[in-house]
Amino acid sequence: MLRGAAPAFAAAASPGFSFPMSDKSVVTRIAPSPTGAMHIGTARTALFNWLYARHTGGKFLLRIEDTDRERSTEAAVQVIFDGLAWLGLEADETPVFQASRAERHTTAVDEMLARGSAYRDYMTPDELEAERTHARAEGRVVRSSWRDLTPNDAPDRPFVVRLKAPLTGATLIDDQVKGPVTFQNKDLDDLILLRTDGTPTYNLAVVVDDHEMGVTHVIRGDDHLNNAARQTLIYQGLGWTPPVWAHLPLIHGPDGTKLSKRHGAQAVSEFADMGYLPEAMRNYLAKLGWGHGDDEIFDDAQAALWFDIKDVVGAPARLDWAKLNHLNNHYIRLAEPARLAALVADIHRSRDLTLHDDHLTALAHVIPFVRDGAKTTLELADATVFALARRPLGFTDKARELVTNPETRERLGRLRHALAAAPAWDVATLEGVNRGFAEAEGVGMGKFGPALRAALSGGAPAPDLAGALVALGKDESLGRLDDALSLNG
RNA sequence: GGUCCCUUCGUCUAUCGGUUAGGACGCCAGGUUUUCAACCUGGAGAGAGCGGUUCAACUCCGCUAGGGACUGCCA
Repeated sequence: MLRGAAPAFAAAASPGFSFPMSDKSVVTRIAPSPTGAMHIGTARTALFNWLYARHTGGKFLLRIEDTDRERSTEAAVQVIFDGLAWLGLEADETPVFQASRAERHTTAVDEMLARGSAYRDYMTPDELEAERTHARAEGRVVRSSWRDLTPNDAPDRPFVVRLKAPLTGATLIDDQVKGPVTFQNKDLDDLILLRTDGTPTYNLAVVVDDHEMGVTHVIRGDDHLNNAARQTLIYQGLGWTPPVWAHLPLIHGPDGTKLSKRHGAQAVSEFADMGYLPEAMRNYLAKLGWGHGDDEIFDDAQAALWFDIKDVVGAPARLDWAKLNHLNNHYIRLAEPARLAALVADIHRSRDLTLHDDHLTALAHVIPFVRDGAKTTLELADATVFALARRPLGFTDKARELVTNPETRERLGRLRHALAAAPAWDVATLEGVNRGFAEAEGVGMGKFGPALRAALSGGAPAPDLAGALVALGKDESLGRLDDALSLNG
């Protein structure tokens, strides 16, 4: 669905097209750090950035924040790429790796030093610790005594470079989600820009990179709302204009606490493994914290058309598995059978089932008859198992009991002839045959339906009778019936 | 401790000073029925508390309570 819609967006975003509502083309970004799994919250942030870019005809960029060399891994970078690709949220330009820009970060600090908006701080770790204790006791923020000293006073020892933040006044964050938020500058500390070893810190790197990547709208988790004020001060220290801010509330677990492992899943890859379709995830995630009136189910094009940051809800949302399942079921029913067959085949293989060509054919046949009840592709796979089995089928005790009951067995024998004589092998015809048979026998379908299903599936879950018969095909169906008829009670 | 954010049915949300507070998922009941699911019909179900402002408050303001984030030479 995304793939189909993408070209239209690409056209809208082409050069020369300017969205009537903005004087400057919108640039958004997702900036995850590659330190492990890709959190579902990151995925939603990416979605909102992507939607807003599509909505405005702007660009959506990706920056890998790999400045923490200790924790960043190449594998985790790949996880991010894979996660975004699976979700269909690929960036409009090649990704930027923050670590590769360290040099630019330090020159930015040099500029700040020259402008007097940053200073070298020679406090030792011990002194810092002591100051932190004092500051906390006095209910104020950490201040270094070095901020007002001249370079001549510099001792010969390691230093960090700090932002020389204003001591008075206030900083206003006109947040697009939270509304105007005011911070008193006295409450904002002089954050470290460059560490003792000369490497840039997160807040500095973010500001420099966002500015130079041309990011106009910073849409991110609201755990960064406080940082927005500090970062605004860095923008000012650099003589730059801050972007438009939008801070999204976090996604919580069903119990309202921070989403974690014990809630079932938190990584994008886990949702994929659990059998959720990416378009279902997009629809669900979009509805988590944003909405468009009473619209519940919509495709990417509609979402992009409707999406506006201003409509994002300010409160955290809880993950609701039941609703996700409902949406996933909806999209499974909409999906191309061939695509579902491929997904289901992968699932069977991952469960160590060897699939032959005739199996794949069988899958393609059966999926249309079992998809309606499937909430995930895992369930879909379960529902196809009966069709993949080889004759003679293994029977569960209950199924064996059903088909070997003397009275039922005789009736099944007569039904076998009725089916063999069916003029065609499609749902409507076979439903008619079954109904006619019930009438001829003077019984309800309950008298032989369960037994027929047992004969066809051996006791595994199977769809409604006509569907199962059509999915299996005439030869296989009759063959399975014959097998069951010759079963010893 | 300090700063900041959040608070409508169980859950996601609509409402943007005047509504019988709407929808969706879930739940309950009934229907359909050869299992499960799906499907159809109906139902129960909400403004955290307390004070203001106003002719009128879910909506604006304040306080309280509860939840959360930040307060790192992590990002």
